[in-house]
Amino acid sequence: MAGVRIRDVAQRAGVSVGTVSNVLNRPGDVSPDSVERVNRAIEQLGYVRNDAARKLRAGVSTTVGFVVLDGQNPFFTDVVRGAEDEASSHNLAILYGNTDEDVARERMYLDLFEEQQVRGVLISPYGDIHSRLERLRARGIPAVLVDRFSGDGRFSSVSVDSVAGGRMAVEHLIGAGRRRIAFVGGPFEIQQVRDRLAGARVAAENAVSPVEIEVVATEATTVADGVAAGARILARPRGDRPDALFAANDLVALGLLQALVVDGRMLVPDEIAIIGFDDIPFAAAAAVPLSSMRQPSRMIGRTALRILLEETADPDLIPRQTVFLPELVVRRSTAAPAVSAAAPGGRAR
Amino acid sequence: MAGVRIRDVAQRAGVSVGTVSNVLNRPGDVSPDSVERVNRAIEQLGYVRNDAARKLRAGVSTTVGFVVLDGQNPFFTDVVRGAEDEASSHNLAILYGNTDEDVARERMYLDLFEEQQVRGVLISPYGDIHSRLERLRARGIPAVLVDRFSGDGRFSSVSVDSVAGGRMAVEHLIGAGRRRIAFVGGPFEIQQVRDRLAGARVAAENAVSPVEIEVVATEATTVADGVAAGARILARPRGDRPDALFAANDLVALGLLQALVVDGRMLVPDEIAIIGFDDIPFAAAAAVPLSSMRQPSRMIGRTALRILLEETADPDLIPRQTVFLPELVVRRSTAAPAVSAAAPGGRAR
DNA sequence: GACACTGTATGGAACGATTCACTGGCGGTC
DNA sequence: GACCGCCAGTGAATCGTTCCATACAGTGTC
Repeated sequence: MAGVRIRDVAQRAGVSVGTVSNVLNRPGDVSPDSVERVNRAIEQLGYVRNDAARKLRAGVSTTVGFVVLDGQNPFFTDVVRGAEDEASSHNLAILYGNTDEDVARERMYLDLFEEQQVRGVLISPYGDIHSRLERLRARGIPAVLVDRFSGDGRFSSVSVDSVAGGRMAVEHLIGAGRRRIAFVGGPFEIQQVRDRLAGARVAAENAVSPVEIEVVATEATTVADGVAAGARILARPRGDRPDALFAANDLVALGLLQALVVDGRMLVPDEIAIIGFDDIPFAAAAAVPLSSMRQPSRMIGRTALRILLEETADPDLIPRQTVFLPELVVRRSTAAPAVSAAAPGGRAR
Repeated sequence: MAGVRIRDVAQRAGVSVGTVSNVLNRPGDVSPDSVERVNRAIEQLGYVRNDAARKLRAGVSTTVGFVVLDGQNPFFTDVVRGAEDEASSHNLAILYGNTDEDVARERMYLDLFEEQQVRGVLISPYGDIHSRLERLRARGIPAVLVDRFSGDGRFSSVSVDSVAGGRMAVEHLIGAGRRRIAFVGGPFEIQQVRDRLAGARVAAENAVSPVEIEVVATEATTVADGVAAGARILARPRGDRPDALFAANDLVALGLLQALVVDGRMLVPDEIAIIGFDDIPFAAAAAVPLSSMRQPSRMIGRTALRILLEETADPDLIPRQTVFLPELVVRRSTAAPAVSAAAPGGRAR
């Protein structure tokens, strides 16, 4: 069907198969004259390397697997973009899998990637996959956790300090005069969700005046979950509502924003402040521009891939945890209640 | 390093290598007894197929390439999600590439996918890649164009009727009393952009009262482009501004929305209406909920992959064009100017 | 009992690139 | 002039699977 093989190139260039392979892989070891002839033959015949044969014999793979928790979340598409940038500069392709917080899908993709013998795996984990990853590592496929701190240090990871982020977010809310704060998010199996809540609690405990932290649990962290949670909050008698919401991520925050409208009147920020997490591009464009904790998403992807490649180069490298700090971005959704409306609001710090 | 091969499984199960292969690929042809023994051996040894060897010998690949124009756009992430769903039900993995409207990247990914000998390629094309795709086809790798009608019928395609969509959008604007309409988008090398504008013109020509269509060109179709275009429109004297904007997609529309605020007062929808295209999840959550033309994005991905698989099964299939119709979703951003503010607005038709 | 046929299982040749031990040629050195 | 070392290039073995031709046992038929 296809059919230009290295043998055809060799014949055309008047050299041996081995020489063509050398031109492809170690051009320095071949005389300039031969390189030239071989390259011309490749050009003329339209030869393309067969990666399967290459992988089989040489054992090196040109793909990296990336298993993503929520492919719809702009935060993750940004992370993937960063990884992709780094990958393409090394001539690697990305095998992509979106688990959508489904343990079975997660396992399926890891199986698939193992069959493919990818060079390594980047993963924002959902279920408990440590043993699965250990097995991959035993077979020479390293893994780097993305957007998740590896508590036991068994794997390298690239993440953002969610505890610090949660603390900063709630400190900001407190600074803006809020006292009854609800954390909206879930499920609590996800570490970031737990961490952001933990950070929020730290901020509340450190506050000079008493601050209340309530938890409004959601099933997942999508816009729809936010809308539902918002409706539940709205259903309560007015005096019983929190005066600020800290959403586990921007999707939930945007959902909350949508829900918090009574008789055509937007409760945010006057009655209720909202702050999200991730600072996705849409946060700034929301009904009420959304305050958020910005994560260096592209950088996370780039860094993760870079570490992965280092580990493929030297499998005995000690796993290391890379942690970025999030950055508070203040917009109108957390304006102090007294202040009228307007005030466009830029970035803080 | 790794090292459990089919041979080891065979030995352990007390059968030949060929039989193990048969269990793996045609279990029906093997006695239940052997199947059982082989499966147990596979389990015990933790054997995983080597896809490289498989691909080399059998020539069949378990990956499909997907080249996406704009991986950040939620519309495309939805399309990818649809393709992924369909792929995973066939035990295929997706090799993912985001071109970001860069011809060089597009070419790079096609090269990479050819080396990988993917089963087929899904692509939302940017540059002129017909000859490149023809070559892939000649090598047994079919391609299906996604979100792009194949005008000359050389390839199968799955797309949405953008001309009809453009027409419907502008008819809606006209119906809402708008007369001076600006189309905001670009670049015009992208077919959808051209088509949506063409549809807009058709609607204007068919209108009973005279309707003006102006073009505000943008470099690309991101939120930032929308913001910039909005600023330019705002810079004009008030009487010289259009009374409605039809954005090439929702990202641009959201950008416009952000820009169209004067002294803290939102001009949309009273002075200027906005309608977008794609109905991404964030359109509903925007500052002013955005009217848009909904595309069945997931379905597009699913369908494209399905067609691709049909073509791999029978390469002589005649290319076919699948076209979906977009659906008008009316929200507040296109409310009639007379009507005060509020009115949440549901879906139309 | 010869023969055909069916259902299983086998063993080895292929797939195409890489790699490595080796050859041949050439120049330099003693 | 014998020898060594070096460089460029060669060609066969190899990676792990699939698949095909073949073997063999068992059953049914005449």
